[in-house]
Amino acid sequence: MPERYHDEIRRLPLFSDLSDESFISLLQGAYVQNFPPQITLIDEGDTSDFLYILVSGAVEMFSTWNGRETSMDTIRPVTTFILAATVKDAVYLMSARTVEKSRLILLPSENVRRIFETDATFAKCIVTELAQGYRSIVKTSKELKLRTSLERLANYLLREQARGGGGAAEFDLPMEKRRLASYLGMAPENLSRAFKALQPYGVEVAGSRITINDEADLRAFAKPSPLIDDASI
Amino acid sequence: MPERYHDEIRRLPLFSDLSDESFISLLQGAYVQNFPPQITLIDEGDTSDFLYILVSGAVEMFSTWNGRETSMDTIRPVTTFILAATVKDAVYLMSARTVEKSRLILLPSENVRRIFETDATFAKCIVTELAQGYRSIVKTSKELKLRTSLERLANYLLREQARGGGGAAEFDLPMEKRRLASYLGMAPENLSRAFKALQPYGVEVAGSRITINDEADLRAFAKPSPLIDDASI
DNA sequence: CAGGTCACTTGATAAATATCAAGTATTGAT
DNA sequence: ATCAATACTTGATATTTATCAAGTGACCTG
Repeated sequence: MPERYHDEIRRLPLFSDLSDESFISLLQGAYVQNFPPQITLIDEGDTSDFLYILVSGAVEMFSTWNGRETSMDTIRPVTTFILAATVKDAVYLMSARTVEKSRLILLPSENVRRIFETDATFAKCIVTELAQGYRSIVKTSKELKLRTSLERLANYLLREQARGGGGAAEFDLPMEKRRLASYLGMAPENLSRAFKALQPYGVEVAGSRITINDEADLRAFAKPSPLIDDASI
Repeated sequence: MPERYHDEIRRLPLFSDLSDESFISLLQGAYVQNFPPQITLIDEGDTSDFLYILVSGAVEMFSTWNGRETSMDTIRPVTTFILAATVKDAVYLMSARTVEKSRLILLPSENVRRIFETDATFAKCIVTELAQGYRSIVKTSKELKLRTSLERLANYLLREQARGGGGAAEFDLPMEKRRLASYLGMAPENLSRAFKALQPYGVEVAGSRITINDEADLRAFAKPSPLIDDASI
């Protein structure tokens, strides 16, 4: 693997505290690969051969059952994914595909498990990463069970606005609407109607451009809660 | 804390590999407490002061938002809960209450974090536990998004049947129906109707007693998948 | 820039699910 | 055992959400 990637992934919280020795050992046999959009990287049910690191582009995690499909998450760089399957040496529970041209690093799962066994620092970083991931999906589950689709959309928009920093009134949706609909657990048609239904609360939609004209009004409807909507806790 | 509990919790995968020294240190300041039913142990949003171990009884994890409540999980002995909040030193994302007379061990979160920092073995056990918990809730999320409430009930019944071992045709629901309804993400009235709707597939209900007359028939409807329904992967 | 593909929207309808308002069982306490 | 409280069930209705069927609009691609 070219050295120029070392720094970039070294900065990830998962690897930053690692000894140089462990880090080098972890990268043995790792390689960088570029993918066009819409390429399936992982099929759920397959055994975990690699830990993936997204360096650029975007990757969708999704799952299927009985002919239905749902979007579970969209990964943005620079992030590792499917860590839990890797450390457990278990099959993947989610599939993954690129949504745009993407560059990934593939770390042999074996390496991850070996360093995990021998390097206490790495084990600690993995704990932090897994605990974060666990809490993140707990919030998602709470949202699915406690909110209607309209409420989920309203809160999603507020989160996206906050993520842009500052709280600018305008921002672009980071994904296609049909994928957003699936992520929020609704049919694409209903996402269209849900956007309409948020107009009275000051939400304007023009293509992928969202304008929140009256944040206070939208918040009054959405009733965001840190225990569901705050990514940092 | 009385010594007689040591063996019992020592057997938990989370603690079994721990050195005696670490184990003793972990238990400093821990105490055993008995609770009657319907006592709130944890309010979501509170800071994580203890790691809980359920020794006997049953505990419901639940969450609320905007006046609504949903049951997230029911903990059975002997199990630890809210590990993620403890190791991250973060607020609890779920509330907890006893559903019957229960005995719990409360381990100061501080201890957990201290031993986690100093004992590599413990860190590794925490990784396993968290990875398991993460994968478990991923399955739950998939089920919520991919299945209708009737399908969720059918698969739940098959899982419960399998959990009893052997695959006996009869078993008792391990919780009240209203709580089961909330856990499965449906109104109690709809759970009643869903049971009725499963009659054609050989499901008989008498109080909390469930009889599955034709497992093959029910499976043909439920279409269970290991990637959602198998707790062991 | 023309044409085709595909995402998105809109309207109509159907299905799933929740709510409300009775009832009927079951449970627990005295 | 009796009574009250509470869980559960059932029916009627309302709401939410999905599906189907046209459209319209955006974005490639040649």
